[in-house]
Amino acid sequence: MSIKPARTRIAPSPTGHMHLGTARTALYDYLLAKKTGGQFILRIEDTDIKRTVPGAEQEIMDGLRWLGLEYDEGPDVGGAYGPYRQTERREIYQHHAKILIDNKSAYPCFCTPDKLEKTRQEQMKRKENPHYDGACRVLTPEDAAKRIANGETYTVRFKTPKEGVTIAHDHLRGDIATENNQLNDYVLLKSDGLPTYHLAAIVDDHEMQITHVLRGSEWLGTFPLHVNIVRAFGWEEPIWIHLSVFLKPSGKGKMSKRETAQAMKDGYSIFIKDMQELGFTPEGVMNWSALMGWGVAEDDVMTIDQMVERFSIDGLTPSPAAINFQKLDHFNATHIRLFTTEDLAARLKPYFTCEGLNVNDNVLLKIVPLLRERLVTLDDCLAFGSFFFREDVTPNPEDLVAKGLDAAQSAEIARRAYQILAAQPDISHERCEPPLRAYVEESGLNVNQVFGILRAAITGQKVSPPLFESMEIIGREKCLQRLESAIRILEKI
RNA sequence: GCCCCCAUCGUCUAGUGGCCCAGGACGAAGCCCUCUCAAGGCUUAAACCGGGAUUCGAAUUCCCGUGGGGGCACCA
Repeated sequence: MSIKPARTRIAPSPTGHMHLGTARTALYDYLLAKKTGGQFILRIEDTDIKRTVPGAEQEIMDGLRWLGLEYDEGPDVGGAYGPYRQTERREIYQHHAKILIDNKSAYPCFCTPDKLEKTRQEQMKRKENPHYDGACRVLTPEDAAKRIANGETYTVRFKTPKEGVTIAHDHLRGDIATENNQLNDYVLLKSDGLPTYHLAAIVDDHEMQITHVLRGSEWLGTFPLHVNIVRAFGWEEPIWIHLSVFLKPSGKGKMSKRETAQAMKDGYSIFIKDMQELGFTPEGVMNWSALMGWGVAEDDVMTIDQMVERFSIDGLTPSPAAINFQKLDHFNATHIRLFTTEDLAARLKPYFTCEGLNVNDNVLLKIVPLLRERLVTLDDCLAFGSFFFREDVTPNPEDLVAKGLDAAQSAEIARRAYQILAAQPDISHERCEPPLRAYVEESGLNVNQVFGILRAAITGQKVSPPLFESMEIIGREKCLQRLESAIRILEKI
């Protein structure tokens, strides 16, 4: 069976931090494009100059690349359908606005924002739905032309049919019927000459030959308008897919400032840049967000390539999904365990070096297998494994005292352990573990007491990777040194 | 207020009229393994929003409620 290659696009506005919703939509766009052998495109929707924030566009591009969603066409990579930044496409929109005016689907409007606001207030007072009153809709083309020639500023509005019903088809939701009297004469072209989303997106999707429009369900309200615009141009419609929104963890409402701050406090975020810094992996983030809105029966741990393999727009779900950060942890940890040793080592190294630690690559390669199944986020490697790269450690004195024993008894155990270890020809775990276990046996102590002292002494931590494997990597000299200083600490208690 | 969308375990979901006394995953609980912490293995609890209708038969189709979400800008 041959599938038609799909052209999809992610079209974010550079108005803030790139968030999870954008990432998920981009993922589905990417999956569809790759699945069908088509193209995935980045288009920057920067027509609201006032809200554009510097750096946001770069963050989007960085974010997509970090996630592994390389786009085939975009502002910084070019393509046959550019430019890919809407502010660079002004003339295209003006030209198309003119086409709609000429074919009577749109008209110039000279109403001022003040006047608009006033009529809105009055309508609300009368408990009517706020809507444009149509004052300029009835202007003759000649009048309008004259006023334009006089230099009056104007917008261009879409001439929505007064009666009848607009039926728009969404691939997930079926036909959506809306009474035209519910629809406004929306502004297409603003008085600054730039288009609104409504015009820009429709024109660009057509010009860029987008076959599938995936976007958030917040666009459902103006969906009929968009369909009407496409039809006014006489163009073929793309397949429309309105994705569900993400809800806050409680499931009651969207993520607000409050929840975002709370998430950050718990070590989570809905911003891609933050997630990267918090030690989440692209694999984990993508797998996690893919499954909020895409139903997969079983074997839900997937790489992006595996997702491409299995993806279908028919599997997308229309219902809203509550964000569950625990599940992000799970996917992140699971993917970390799937990485090769070399790969994980390379990803972990920056965390150690950022701490100012001197990373020996051989040591790193050896500790990765010990760390791997203990990491939920990449930065967890610091808590578990930084002692491998330190000259010495400073154990908490109370951690050196074994449960049920006092300092003197613990010191005695440490001294015995020292003798046993010092007597070994090497410090391999095969060599060291048996005699120490024998000592535990004969002393009547339990392993937790003896190994606990050693763990604290040698790793400086209460919790660590397996003790004997760790000692082997640290090396005989350092281990004995650390044990010795632990003994001194114990003797001072 | 008006319009639109959605509705299966706490959460993400499978399910497209009989295979479902509803399957998987996260989380939870218990057990096993165990030098700490994990990982792993096994087990358990946990859902078809309510009411009508269609049908021999409904989680699955249709209506009506209810609940939740989104939208009603010269923002996207």
